[in-house]
Amino acid sequence: MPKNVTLKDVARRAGVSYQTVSKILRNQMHVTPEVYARVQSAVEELGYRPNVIARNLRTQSSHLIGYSWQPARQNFVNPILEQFEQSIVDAAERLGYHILLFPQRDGADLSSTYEDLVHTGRVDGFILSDLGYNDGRIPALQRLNVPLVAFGRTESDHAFSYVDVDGATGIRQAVEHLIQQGHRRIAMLGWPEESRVGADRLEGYWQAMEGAGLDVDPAWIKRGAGEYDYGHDAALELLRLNGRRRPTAIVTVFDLIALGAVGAIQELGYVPGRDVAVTGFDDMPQLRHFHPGLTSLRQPVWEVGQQVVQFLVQLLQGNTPEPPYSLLSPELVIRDSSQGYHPD
Amino acid sequence: MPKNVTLKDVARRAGVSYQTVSKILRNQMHVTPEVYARVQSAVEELGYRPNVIARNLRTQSSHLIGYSWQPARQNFVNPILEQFEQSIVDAAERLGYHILLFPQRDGADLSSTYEDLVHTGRVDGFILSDLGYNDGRIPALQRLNVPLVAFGRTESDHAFSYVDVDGATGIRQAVEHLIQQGHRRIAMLGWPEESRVGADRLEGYWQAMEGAGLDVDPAWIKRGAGEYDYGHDAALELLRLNGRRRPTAIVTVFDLIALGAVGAIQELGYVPGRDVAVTGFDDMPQLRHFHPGLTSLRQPVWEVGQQVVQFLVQLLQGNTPEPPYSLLSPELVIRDSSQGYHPD
DNA sequence: TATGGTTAGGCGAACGTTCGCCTAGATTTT
DNA sequence: AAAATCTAGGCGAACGTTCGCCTAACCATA
Repeated sequence: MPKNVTLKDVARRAGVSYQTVSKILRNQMHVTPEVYARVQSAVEELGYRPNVIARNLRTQSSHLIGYSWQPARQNFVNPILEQFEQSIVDAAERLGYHILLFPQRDGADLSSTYEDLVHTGRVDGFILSDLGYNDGRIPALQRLNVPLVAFGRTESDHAFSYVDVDGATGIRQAVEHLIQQGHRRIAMLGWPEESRVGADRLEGYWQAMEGAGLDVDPAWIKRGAGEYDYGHDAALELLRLNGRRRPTAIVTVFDLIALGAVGAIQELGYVPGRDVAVTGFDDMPQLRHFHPGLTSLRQPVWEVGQQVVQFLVQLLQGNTPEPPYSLLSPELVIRDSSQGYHPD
Repeated sequence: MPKNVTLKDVARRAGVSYQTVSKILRNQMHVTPEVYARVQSAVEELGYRPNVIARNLRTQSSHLIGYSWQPARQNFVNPILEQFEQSIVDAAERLGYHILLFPQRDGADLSSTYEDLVHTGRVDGFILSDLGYNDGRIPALQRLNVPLVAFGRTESDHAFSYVDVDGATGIRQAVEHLIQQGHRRIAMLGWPEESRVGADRLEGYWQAMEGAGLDVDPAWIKRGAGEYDYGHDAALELLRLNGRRRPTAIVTVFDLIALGAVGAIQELGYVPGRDVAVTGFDDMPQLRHFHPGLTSLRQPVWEVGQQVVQFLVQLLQGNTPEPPYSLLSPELVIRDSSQGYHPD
């Protein structure tokens, strides 16, 4: 293996001291054009690359960002993990950082693992995603005084920097779209009371309904945990309401819940979209193979990743971004499940 | 922020030289029990953690492994990325390494990006997955003399260390299972000629059919590219064969192809499993919500990750694993799509 | 001419380890 | 009793940077 080229090698060939080379390469020093050219060509000819480990030792930073996510449960695929990872890697590289993988293991002692990573100088800061209810990672990291930025918010009152998708705006878009399609009786399948994401999205439903001056029958609002089965069962109940209480459209907080609702609609002999409209949330890529196409809200995952990294790098450089958080709007993707409404 | 505790701090408190502390902590030196205890308690009391950057500078290694994967196409989710990442992180941490994320971007100049990562001392070696046809990453890294281990093989004759799933064995299991269910006319939806994974899997089909002494009608073997649509159209052709040429079971090389076949079967008014059996490959987690349950071959992703890391760490330590590759068998997961056959 | 400011570049030190050789005393061997 | 061996631990050097201060030469000003 060819011995690594160092600053000293470059300096010797260019006829200056190696510290001078260092400064020239980092634009920290004015030199005569002639010396500048000598150094540049020495760099080229020798193929010099700064050794990042030495640089990091000197500057006391690793230029590494830890990415910690909560692994998906069994039988479930995180639809956006890959794109999010690509986005943060992309943004980080542009700013001179790299991403270190660090899945959160169940049962691992939070403080001690993070403490290890930070105190050994492995990483400079953390990106967290998939925050759980009162996620323990936040206080653990804050106690260690480690810069962090999260994708998502949490219920607790710990103040931290985050980027999140505005669920209220998303659901509002969906409901407004349904109203425009002619729907008036619109139901909502939400998440349990204690979920702040759920509360957020429900808020959007109210905004849209009130904004359009539509009455809301309390029976139209369901809250529950689960995926396909919850959506299926809740939709069955809704569709069995009599006469003018029966909703003609169902807004849901998650694609798989919407899928359950579509299943229920079909079981009862209705046609999704034409008879009862359904919308989901997340626009899971793997659902695009299925019929009918599901109207859904696509999260701007790439954009979230970019902003998360920008926030974190600012924190690492000692600046506090102002404001320290960002809310992005999801994009409504309209497909068959919410189109072609024909009131009978 | 509390100044980091260094070897010197520990040494001062324990009353020995800092180099001695270093050696004691790495079990490189015999000392009297008394000194040993003094050092240990000094470490405890001060909360000393070795600074990995300094260590890496001295030992000229980063203890970082780059993981490069080929991002999934639009509208598609890599079903095993997350689990694979978890596995390699787990294995790496146990061996004192961490994983640096490094998605392969289309159009990026291969050599120069990798060269950068290696020459700057960022990473010690690479794990590659999702090898493409004659994947350019392999020669690029080999030219730079960088240790690498791949998840998967490739067509080329570059010799490198890999861990792969034995597709032939997998398909053989599937075909044998179908034979046991009473099927005799079994078709195979494969991949195009030039795919080595496809050739491998087709081989397993032949093995099983010949092993059972069954004749194979050439019309039963299809090769094509694509997912749902390919499976759907090919299955339609198969099911339109007359009389005793019509297969009663269809083996496929990919879950989504199998899904297309199931769709075709249902369109023609048959019941999957009872009338025509179908098997997939990959056991994609996201398909577990759908009916009928798809019989498929599950890749031992966790085990692959563990072995890949073990191979790479051996290479990094200068040992060549013997043999330098490993083939693991997938596990047949039997569900409704291949059960309940009733010949009419 | 002396004074002061600017400019180009040199140089010592430090970041926190690990490595290899050295030494003083204790113990064993001849 | 002298020589050889062992043992516990010390110590200088190096890994490849960056940082801050220093200096010599040049130029302009009073």
